[in-house]
Amino acid sequence: METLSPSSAIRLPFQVQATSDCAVCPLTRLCHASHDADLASPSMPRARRIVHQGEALYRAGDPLQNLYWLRSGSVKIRATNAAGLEQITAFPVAGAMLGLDAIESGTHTSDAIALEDSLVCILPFCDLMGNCRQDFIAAQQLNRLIAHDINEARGLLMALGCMTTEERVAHFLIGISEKMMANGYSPREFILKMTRQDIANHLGMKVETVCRVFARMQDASLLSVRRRQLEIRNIDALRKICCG
Amino acid sequence: METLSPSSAIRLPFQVQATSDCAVCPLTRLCHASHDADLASPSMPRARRIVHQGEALYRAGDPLQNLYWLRSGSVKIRATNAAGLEQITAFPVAGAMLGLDAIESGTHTSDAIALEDSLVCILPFCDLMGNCRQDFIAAQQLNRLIAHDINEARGLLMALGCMTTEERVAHFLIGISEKMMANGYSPREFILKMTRQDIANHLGMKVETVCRVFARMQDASLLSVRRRQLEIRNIDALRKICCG
DNA sequence: CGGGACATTGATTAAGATCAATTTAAGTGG
DNA sequence: CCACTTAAATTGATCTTAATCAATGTCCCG
Repeated sequence: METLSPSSAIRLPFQVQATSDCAVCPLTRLCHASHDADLASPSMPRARRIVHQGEALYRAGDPLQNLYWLRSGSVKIRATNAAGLEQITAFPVAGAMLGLDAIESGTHTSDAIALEDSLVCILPFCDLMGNCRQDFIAAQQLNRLIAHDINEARGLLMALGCMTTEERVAHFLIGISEKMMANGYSPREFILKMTRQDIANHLGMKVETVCRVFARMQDASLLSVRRRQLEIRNIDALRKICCG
Repeated sequence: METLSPSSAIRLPFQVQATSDCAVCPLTRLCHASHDADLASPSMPRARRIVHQGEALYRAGDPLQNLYWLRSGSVKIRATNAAGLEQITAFPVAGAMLGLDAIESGTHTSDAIALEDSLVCILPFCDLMGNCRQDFIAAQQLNRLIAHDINEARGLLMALGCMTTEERVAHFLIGISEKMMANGYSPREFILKMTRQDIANHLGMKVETVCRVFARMQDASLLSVRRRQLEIRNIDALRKICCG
């Protein structure tokens, strides 16, 4: 189990530095009641919640009550369609905003399930909208956060539509590596918090294929993988695989 | 070439009726300067633009100047990644809002190319933000429009990640059929405005495979396809293929 | 220390890609 | 208007990739 202390180098998707301190948090306009005259000394810090491994932060069909800002840990976002097909659309880590897909209809359209004990800031949606009403900067920030998810989804779309399994795995690992780096962890060595099955589903392939691609990459000295422990040995080669 | 007269049954993604008349257009809060005292008699109607077949409405890398509300015709949205891979992420038709992916960074991240001569309402982004600043309802509407695109992308993600080629094609045709219906056209008979190559790219398969799946479906009396002209003969069977 | 979920590896099959050859239709310029 | 050109679509034969089926190994946790 991980410690729950937020990293000191969490980033917003759009590259604004964050910290664990509400007073200097870049989401403060969204998060805190902005009708306070003085934004520099905001009202009560928001509630947080620990989500234990395997627990759902929200589920498809739940009404939109809160958005969640993921402060530490990691999560899988799983969309289910009418036919019961499941697709893991993302593996957010610290710094990600969760629940934005519910804004269209007011109902969550996916499950968010903790891959490890994780910590989120709870942003009650009505408060947040209240802030956006008062504070145009906050409203713009929210717009950008939502639009960010469009581009995330499109990135994966590109992988599933155009790449071989090997390229997809490389792309996936580069993505994790960059998120680790953005959070101040080693981009070369990390623990995969998700199962092979989760990776396979996310990348539109089968468990066995994920294993085999890992094995081949290990043989080629691109990486060293043992169970969930992964070390990237040749990140340039990995990049080359997924980016031409 | 198609006529450019907007359909009388255009819908917003989130199911609000639209018409060709600005005075009763459901986007009027977003579109027209809302600092007018009286919303019922808005200021000048917005400029429109005809985009000819093959022309780009915007291209990846263009700065975000305008959003566009597609009034008639159809478009392909093509995302290109660093490696030069191309993925057609959507085929919007009348009623769709175009350009929302640019909101994250202020730069378009995809090309929007007309599949036929098409008509758009031009929504200058700064005016639109101005309206959102003044009019909270407009701001919420914009949020929902952006969030809509997330869910669209996830739908395709599900198809590419979990479905066979046959299921993907069925899913694709059902989607077109529903959009045709929403716009007041026949859901059973329509003209495919895009090439087989475009369909193939969109669905993560090859041209030949698209042809073969069409041929098989025709043999099974699910549809009748000749070049771009398509008739769905058994929509229930098609639905069953893509939805379990 | 034993049970169960997760991961790995091998053998075989099948879906879809690739390669190759026509066919069809839509423009275009004389 | 018609011959010519070219892009798009179709069909067949073969090959490759990844799925499937099956067995075994490994680790985590009670």
